[in-house]
Amino acid sequence: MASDISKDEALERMRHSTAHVLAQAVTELFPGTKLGIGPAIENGFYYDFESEHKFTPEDLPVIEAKMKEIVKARHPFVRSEHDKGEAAKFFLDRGEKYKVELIGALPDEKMSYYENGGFIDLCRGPHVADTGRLKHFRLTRIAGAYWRGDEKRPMLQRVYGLAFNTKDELDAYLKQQEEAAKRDHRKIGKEMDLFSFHDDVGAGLVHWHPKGALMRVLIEDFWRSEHLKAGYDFLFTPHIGRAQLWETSGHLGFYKENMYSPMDIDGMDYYAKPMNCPFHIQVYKTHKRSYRELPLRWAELGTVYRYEKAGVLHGLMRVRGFTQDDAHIFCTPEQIEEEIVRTLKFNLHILRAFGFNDIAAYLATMPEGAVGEPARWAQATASLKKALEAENIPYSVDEGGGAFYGPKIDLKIKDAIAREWQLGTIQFDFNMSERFELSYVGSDGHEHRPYMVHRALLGSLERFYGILVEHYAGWFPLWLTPVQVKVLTLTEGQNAYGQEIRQKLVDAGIRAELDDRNEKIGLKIRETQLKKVPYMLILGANEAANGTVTVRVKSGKNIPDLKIEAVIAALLGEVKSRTAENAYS
RNA sequence: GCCGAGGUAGCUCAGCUGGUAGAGCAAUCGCUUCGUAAGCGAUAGGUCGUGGGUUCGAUUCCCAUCCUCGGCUCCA
Repeated sequence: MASDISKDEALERMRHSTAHVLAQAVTELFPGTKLGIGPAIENGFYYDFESEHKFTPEDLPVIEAKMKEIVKARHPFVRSEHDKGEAAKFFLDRGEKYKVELIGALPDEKMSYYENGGFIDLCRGPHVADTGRLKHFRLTRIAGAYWRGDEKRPMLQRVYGLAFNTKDELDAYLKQQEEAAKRDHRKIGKEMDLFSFHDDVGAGLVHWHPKGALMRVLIEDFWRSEHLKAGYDFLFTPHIGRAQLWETSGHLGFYKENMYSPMDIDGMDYYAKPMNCPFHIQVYKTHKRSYRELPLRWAELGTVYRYEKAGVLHGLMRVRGFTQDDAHIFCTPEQIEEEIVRTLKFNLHILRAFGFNDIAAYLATMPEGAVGEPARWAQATASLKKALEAENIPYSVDEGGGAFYGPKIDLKIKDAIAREWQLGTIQFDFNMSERFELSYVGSDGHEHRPYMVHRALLGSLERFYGILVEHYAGWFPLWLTPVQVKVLTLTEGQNAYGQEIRQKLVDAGIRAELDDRNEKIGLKIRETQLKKVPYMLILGANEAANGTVTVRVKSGKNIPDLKIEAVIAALLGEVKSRTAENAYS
């Protein structure tokens, strides 16, 4: 292989060539199939088809077998160039209307084809020398996909595949997928009895069970106490508001698709809130504000309702009713820089407290058709950039990618298996402040428009919780875990001692349960382990006689002859440190 | 919303082309008193997601609808 191309390019080339082989196999197996596009993607490739045949998962092994034949035949990839008109006619004659459309859209005068084993595709290339070089691939699934990603265009059938340079890499990827499946918060949520959804209630509406709710309370308690320390005040605001409010805010103009139909109250329309901002603004406007009281930092765990298309709902990650850890900051232009730095610092502090240390950011700047003065955009954007640099957070800039109402930074974290999740967001809002005509009186005695910053640190509690479950695979840090200690008695002879031990733990503020059933210790351990309780205290005749406990940790290791007071001290230390490291491990 | 696959006991699932359902685990009740991931037995539990239709008869076929899953589009 040529040595002047990078590894990444070679990998992409290989994947793209594999996509061609897929298309060759499909067109041979299902004559009449029309081709869409077939690019290389992360971890593999796909090809879009239009076919009379409805592809099913059973087809995949058949197609894959055909692909292997093609690989074995070592067809060379042969490039040729053609005039645009000629190319259009060529593909038109073959009925390849999608290719014809692509040709029309391409700026080049010359079109290139790649031919392998009689299969010809419009393609810029490059490709590997011959099909024999393609080895470690696997077809994974079939999905519908809009032609050119446009929901108004026809839906094609997409076949996805994986492709890697080596078998080890393919296996490693499959293993990673398996690991991800094991961590799926929907699965763990059921196993650990944390939350549920119900047909009778509706899609995307979460029910937190006792253990999940306890964890949410712990998260909220921490969140609140940190906010007090960080100089925030709290608000509580209603869940519904009159149409007039949403007219003023503009949501009925630009956000209506995401809002639920109004309910009629005394002949007036009320809408469930999709956002908290208009309510916070009402509080701001209850009296004339002076520069002396700014900045105002108002936080609320605000539950909002947004219509999400049925097909996009996904466990806790994408729901229809959720609670944002919202806050709005109102400040003067002089304060903005410091406020942004503070907010970013605070956000990082909170994320790290939950064990997310791999953090990066996206900075999105002014788009076309933005509202608000360019000078304000410039200042706001500069303050965001400055804060990111001050905190040394790696970030990429999405030029023109901001919302029409203001620039923003989105923070994304990497979880334990290196998947990225977007959590916090810090965004300016020039729209609301204009529409509601916010003002404060400056030291000059004149009215000025404050900067309004909207921020969420965790995003939504539901989504954050789902990510937390997957990050820790259910083995939460001790301060968050719903049951910290399970006391297991060996026989009923130790039940009184078990009660005593459990009571001591509970009195010390440790969440402990006692399993004093007449069951074998093996069963009790198994059940406790499956519920992902980090510490078990095993009490048999020996422990009872000596007044000690045996600690069993998840690895299966036992630490015998411990005094309960020493265990309590160690666990309280672990809780206090908020670490994910276990005191006994 | 669109394409595709599903919804059967609390959970995980089986049930070929129509003759009203089964397993394992869990639950309950006994027996067992036991040292590190499932002790033994018995019992109970389902209008087969929901509503229509076809049929002598529907979990099975048709239609509608709700919900779930994998994608597309969109997003906290």
